[in-house]
Amino acid sequence: MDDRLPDLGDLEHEVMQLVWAHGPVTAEVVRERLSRRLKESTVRTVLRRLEEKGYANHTVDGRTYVYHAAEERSRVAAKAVQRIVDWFCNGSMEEVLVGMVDNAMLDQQQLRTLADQVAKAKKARGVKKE
Amino acid sequence: MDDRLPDLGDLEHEVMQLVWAHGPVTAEVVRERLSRRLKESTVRTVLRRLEEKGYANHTVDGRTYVYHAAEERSRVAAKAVQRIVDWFCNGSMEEVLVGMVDNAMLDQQQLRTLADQVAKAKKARGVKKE
DNA sequence: CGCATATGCGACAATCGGTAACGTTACAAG
DNA sequence: CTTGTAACGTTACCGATTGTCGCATATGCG
Repeated sequence: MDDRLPDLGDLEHEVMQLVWAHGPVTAEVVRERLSRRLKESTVRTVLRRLEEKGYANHTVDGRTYVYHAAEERSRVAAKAVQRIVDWFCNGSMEEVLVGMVDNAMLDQQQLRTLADQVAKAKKARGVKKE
Repeated sequence: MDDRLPDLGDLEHEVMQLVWAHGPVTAEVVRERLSRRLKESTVRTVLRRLEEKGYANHTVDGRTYVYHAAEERSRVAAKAVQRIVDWFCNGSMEEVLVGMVDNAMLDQQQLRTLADQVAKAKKARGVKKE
């Protein structure tokens, strides 16, 4: 339920961003969209590792693999944040937020606005959590 | 100003926690408090790497090095969170928080409470932040 | 039924983190 | 001044991770 996804390297990260951004994709598509020009096999290896790490899944279409994100980006980000909070502040989200405010990464006004947006988002998609 | 601190390994992390928890410390003290029993040289190497990475500083007392945390724990945590947010959600803290709420890592009520605590904390330590 | 092509596998170099043996330096006692 | 000793830094080794491929292999399609 709360499996810790392994960290990602820079390339792996870039690939995942593509997967998240452009729905299900093939190795070909990923390769084309990547910033650096890599060999097909390189891209496939990365995709495979991404799958091993639990970030992606794949289905088969003919003889082509189509990759899908295993989890929503926001969910992964949330888990990562949770991990940071546990690691450094013993789970105290409060301490972290205070730290962010102290460093002007976030201001109190923004925090409140976020609370509202979150509330709205929750309502918008219905409170029917599975 | 916003230097990205490198990631920490498990041991490095444990050592930093000690530095943060028990004020300035010597390699000896760290060694004693560590969970695993390591050689002096091992501890010193870790401390030195921590300094190279920008997590700690040291002053000299006689012939002994005394290590200090270079930045507050909450500040480091905050930066780490900021990094996650930038990496995954293109800087949208909102998206991340929504993700946390969606995953029941945080609920809307908590968010609002946090906003209040943060406001209080800010006032408590004076708004004299530059 | 072949052939083109998408896949997976194995590899190699570079970097990182854990762990430590060992050489170096400085201070204090003889 | 010489030397024992404590505290330090240097260098090293090993295993895991990641970027990058070459190449053998499997399999739809015409």
